[in-house]
Amino acid sequence: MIDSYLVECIENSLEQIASEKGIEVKTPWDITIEVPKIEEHGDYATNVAMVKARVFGEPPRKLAEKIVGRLQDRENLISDINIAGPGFINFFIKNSAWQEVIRVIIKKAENYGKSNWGRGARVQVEFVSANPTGPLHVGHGRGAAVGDVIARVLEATGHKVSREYYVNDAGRQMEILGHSILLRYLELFGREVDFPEDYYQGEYIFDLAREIKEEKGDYYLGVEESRAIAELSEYGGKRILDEIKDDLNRFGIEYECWFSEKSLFENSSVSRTIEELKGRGLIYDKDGAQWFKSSEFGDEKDRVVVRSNGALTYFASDLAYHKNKFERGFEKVIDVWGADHHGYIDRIKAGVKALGFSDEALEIILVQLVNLLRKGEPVAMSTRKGEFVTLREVMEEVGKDAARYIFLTRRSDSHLDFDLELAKEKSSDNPVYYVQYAHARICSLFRVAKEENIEVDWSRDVDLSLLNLPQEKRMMKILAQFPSVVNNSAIFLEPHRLPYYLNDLVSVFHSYYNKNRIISDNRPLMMARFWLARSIQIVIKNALNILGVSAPEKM
RNA sequence: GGGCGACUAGCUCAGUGGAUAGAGCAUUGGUCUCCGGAACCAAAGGUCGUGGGUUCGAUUCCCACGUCGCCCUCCA
Repeated sequence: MIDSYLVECIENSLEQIASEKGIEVKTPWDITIEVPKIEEHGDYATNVAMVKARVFGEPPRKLAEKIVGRLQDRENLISDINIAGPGFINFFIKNSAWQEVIRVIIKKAENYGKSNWGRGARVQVEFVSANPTGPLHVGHGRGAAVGDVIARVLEATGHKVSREYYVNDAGRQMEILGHSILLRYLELFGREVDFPEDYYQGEYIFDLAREIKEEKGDYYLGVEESRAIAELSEYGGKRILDEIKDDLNRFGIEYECWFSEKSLFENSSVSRTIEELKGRGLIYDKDGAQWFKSSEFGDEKDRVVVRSNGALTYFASDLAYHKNKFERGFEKVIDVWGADHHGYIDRIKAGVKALGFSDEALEIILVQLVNLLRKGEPVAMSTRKGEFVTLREVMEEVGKDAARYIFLTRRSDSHLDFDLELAKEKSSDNPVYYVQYAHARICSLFRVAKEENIEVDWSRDVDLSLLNLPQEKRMMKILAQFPSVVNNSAIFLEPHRLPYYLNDLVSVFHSYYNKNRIISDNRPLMMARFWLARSIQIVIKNALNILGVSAPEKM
């Protein structure tokens, strides 16, 4: 709000100077306004004079003086401007401008922080997309939290978002699933089986086998193996997918679309995609296989799409899938992948480009591994042996809110240590409670006010100029930043900015609340502080809402 | 061997082409007559991996090196 106003003022000054000197103006100006770390450097500062010094042929400080001299503060928000150091322009904002922020927040309420930056652009976010061959584990949980919050942040900034789960219900993994279930089934009938090490070892396979035995009896003993595998694979895949859907639901995620990989084969999208590439002369034969010339589009080497045994590769269906995504009219397609797939980025971007779409419209977010700890000790996990901690177990142990929040407190592309004991702790060790507690405290404050029959009427204006403590001003400044934090979080697709922001806001609040009484006999001051508290409550709630974390009134 | 990424306080991590590099945990010592102690205050802790380069200015950008991780299948 205030920062964008300042940018406008500076732009006007620059244009004026440019026309005076007869210099051609190159727009956009890309003016950066920042909040200085040190208070003496003002509420906002800019380095334009240093950056533009060369363009204007003036020493930085001289240019700064010219900019300041021509600056028109139409809304009368600036109390002082000075030029410092090598040419920084420091702006001091009137207290009345900060206080206005509180009025805006209370008026906008749940809409404060939202914007129409996206102008309704259709965006797809595809995430988790784990094979339906086993339950979701913690790593998937992180991808789920990141993907969902990217979607939420885009929704908050005016995009029309569609969440999608790509179901790998075709291919060899599903066959192995079916075969794994069959082998366990046979065991239940006392047959000696040789269970391969790379098959699914998990306990859930036994459960599925038992389930089938109960339902179908010895039916599969008399069925041809390939048919049994096909049927069991379909049955098992469906059951596991139901569990996955249920887990994600409990985690607070609703998908608009569950996209079946198999459907791409059934309607021959995959073969048609290959035909299309062939028509463009981008497919060739080598060693009996068919290769896509991805190296012509920035990939390090060409890739096989049809193997020499005639089978289509996973990459082939992925090409068809991405073609399908863009044909559905999304302006932006975001894929959230595990970081171990990073080597795959160039090849899929090459495919998208080769199929005639902009690879810049495809954004790939990598999510790093999660190290699960308990009291600092690593929790042993082995997918191969089927020993892993599931997302459901984590949710049951620490709760949805703590799990989501912890997943989001790091950049998604950096490793994350997730300590189960810490996540359960109800203290400042645990960042979720710290934030939620602030919200609950404010709710409690208003409950007490009500008990004491203090009436607060949000429609009647109060004298906010009474909020003149340094911490009060600091909180107002932080509150004013919220819309740009949300915006930046959307621009850079970085959800972790929100937890960091919340922590900043809430720590000042806790400190302030510890020191200062809000309910008092000084009615005008009490009212002003109620308004401040109310706006903090709103911002915490709005931010937590974007994170998909609840804002409890009592804890 | 090649590619990608990371390297910031004891630990886990934020951050930025700018003016004195931050947070949480851990450590040490404090705060409660009172709106929720799931809180607060203070101390201490750093050559931003190493060496070059680019510039008015580099922890941030570029190059080399070191260490670690991931990927290098006609697997998905």
